[in-house]
Amino acid sequence: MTLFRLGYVAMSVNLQDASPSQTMTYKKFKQLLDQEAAVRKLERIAKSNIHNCLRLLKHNKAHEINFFRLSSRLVPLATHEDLKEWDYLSAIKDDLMELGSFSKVNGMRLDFHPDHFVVLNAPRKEVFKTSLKVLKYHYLLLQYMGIDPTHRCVFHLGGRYQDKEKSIERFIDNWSLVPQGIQKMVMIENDDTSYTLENCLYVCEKLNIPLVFDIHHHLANHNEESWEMHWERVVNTWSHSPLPVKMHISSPKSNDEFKSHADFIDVDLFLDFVKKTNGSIEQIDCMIEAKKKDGALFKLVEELREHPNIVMQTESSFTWKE
DNA sequence: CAGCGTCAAGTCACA
DNA sequence: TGTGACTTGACGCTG
Repeated sequence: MTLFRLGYVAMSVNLQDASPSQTMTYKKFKQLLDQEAAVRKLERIAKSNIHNCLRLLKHNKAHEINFFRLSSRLVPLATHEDLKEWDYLSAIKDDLMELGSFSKVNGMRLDFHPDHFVVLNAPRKEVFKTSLKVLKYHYLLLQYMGIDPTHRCVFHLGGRYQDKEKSIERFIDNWSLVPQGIQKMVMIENDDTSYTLENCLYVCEKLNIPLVFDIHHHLANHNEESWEMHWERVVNTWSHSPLPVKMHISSPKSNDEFKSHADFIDVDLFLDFVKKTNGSIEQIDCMIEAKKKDGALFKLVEELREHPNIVMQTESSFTWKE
């Protein structure tokens, strides 16, 4: 029997004024005459973002939600070239530790998903270097939160550059240039335009990286293959991980905008996944990527409760009984 | 207070 | 060749 645990992404539609990704653009930053004061302002924003994350975790605790993706935009301009000298970690280390401690005390799984600027298979050295910088930023945040960075950061294989095979091999070549600590931190997710589940499995198995299965991306980009035939391989990429298997669930907005995320989750699609994977491993953490965030999670739970085969274990986790 | 243009970064699709 | 979409939007000016 498998325990399915639900999580959501970055922000809440229920908790007001709790943005974890307030920001200041570089342009705005440069416009401020007193650069010293501008840096202090960045630090105030970062502290507010982290504080709002803590509020989100408390909100999650109240609803027995123990799985959550942190915003990658906690510290605005943290990886900007012009702010290399800025020691942002000193300014926010207490806040990070408080956040990390709260998550640990309450047994919460936290992770990151940096956005599309992380491209490890880029032919351009500059792009690769920027990607490493962004990954290092995530690594340091985890470290300062007191969280073991192992398998906490998910991203995609990268671009196609007109030649998928070559670009996959470039990822593997570039991998040896990635510091070991960061290598251990990452997971790879199949994407909706370039790299299918099978492509990602090839790389994950070769480099010993856990694969995060995204069922919505798979439906958009699968090369006539079913995910079911690959599921055991997916599970195996997690055999050396301290964390449970993780997957992403979202639903198409519409047929015309298939790749866009809908507000809520299609319960039937999810139940199909649950039924088929039940028993394959002890636990699967399912990250809900829907526009309505925790609102979508709550709605999904409501619908799951109606189902005769679903047994709720907490407010956000359940098992399937035959 | 709503609406909308703008904002660090990369790649791809589509005009 | 240029623009929008991708997505974790958010800010700040305008009417």
